[in-house]
Amino acid sequence: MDRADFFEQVYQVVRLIPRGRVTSYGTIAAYLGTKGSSRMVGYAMNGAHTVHPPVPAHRVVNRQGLLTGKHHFESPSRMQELLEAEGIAVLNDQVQHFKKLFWDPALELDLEA
DNA sequence: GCGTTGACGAGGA
DNA sequence: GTCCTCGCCAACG
Repeated sequence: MDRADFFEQVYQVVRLIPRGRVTSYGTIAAYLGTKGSSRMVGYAMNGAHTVHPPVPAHRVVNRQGLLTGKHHFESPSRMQELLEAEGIAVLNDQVQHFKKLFWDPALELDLEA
């Protein structure tokens, strides 16, 4: 990735998240090398619904497994519905078995090549 | 041009 | 263990 914008890189990683898995903003940020700019990842998701192909932003939660960004979806309950549709249990805006469903790009992709 | 906000996270008390 | 503070960088008012 030479010239890819930070936003676009975020979208790219999010699209790689397998179905039924979740990750956190900070993890994505760290993967992109901008660990400190975890906020920018969340902000980038702000335009997730404007890019193509669409970004599964519902698979991205904060490091606590909380659906902090659900209010940015079409409907506050939309995010939870999408997650449950993938087999992810969500209770009180929190992903159950978060640690187990956690998906780390640097770990799963393991691109050392 | 300046101050505030924000889909976060880590570190210190 | 919880609570508070700082950093990060872009967008918005």
